[in-house]
Amino acid sequence: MPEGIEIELYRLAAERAVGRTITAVHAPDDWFLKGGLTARELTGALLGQRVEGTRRRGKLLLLDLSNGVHLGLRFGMTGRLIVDHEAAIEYLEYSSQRSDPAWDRFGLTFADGGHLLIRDPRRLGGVLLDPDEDTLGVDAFGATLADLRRRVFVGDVALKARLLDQARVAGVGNLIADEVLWRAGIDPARAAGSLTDTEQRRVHRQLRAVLGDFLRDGGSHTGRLMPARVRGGRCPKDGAELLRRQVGGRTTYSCPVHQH
DNA sequence: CTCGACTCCTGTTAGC
DNA sequence: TGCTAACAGGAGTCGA
Repeated sequence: MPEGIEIELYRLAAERAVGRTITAVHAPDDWFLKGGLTARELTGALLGQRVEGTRRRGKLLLLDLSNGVHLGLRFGMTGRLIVDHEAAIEYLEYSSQRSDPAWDRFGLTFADGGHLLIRDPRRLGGVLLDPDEDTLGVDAFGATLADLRRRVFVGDVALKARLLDQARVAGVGNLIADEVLWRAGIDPARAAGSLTDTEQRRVHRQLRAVLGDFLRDGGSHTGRLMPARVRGGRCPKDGAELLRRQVGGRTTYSCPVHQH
């Protein structure tokens, strides 16, 4: 599903919108407009504006417009970004592999006839006007060990819940979290503040490694743990049957043998 | 402020 | 074959 990795790939695709002028806004689904936003208000803010640049913070994609408006796009777990009829990512874990125009929840048309649109079967994404970006923590791609020590490795809450907390570190989703802790050999249910210095370094190093690998390989579904994330799946490292449970409210797979 | 529980969304899939 | 219920997880809300 779209985690920080996928949103970064979406951002790269959205770069093609930079310099183009919005001539039509497609907002057929009020549910998809967040923060009390109406289709009329949104259209008024976007029409005639040029896209000046793209940014990403965690799982939030931002289009900066010529009138100073920041358009925020969220993709939930099933949202795709399509630019000029080309999907930024073809395969999306947990989403439908079909692509139905009926799932178009939001779209922009540019003066040259091109389009940018969100196709989201489950409607878990959304569109925001000038979102408060400060509710998101430091972006996972740039998070230093010091950042993690200050924001993640604290308290009695399960470490995985901390990693998924977007206000602390933004961009880590369920698959990234499981992969990082599996590689680092840390039990996801461990209290976030209980890690030794060495363990903290391992988690930070593996977070950077996982983000790099996933970006290179094209998505958060490309992890080494991923094929084993099924009931009865076995650890690719040592063959032990993986533990399946809820941690931080999310389905969590971990190895009872090498994750402590 | 913190934190767990709950809720929302709907296509897919497992099971009867 | 056709139906139902469970499942997936990002994000917001609520109450202790």
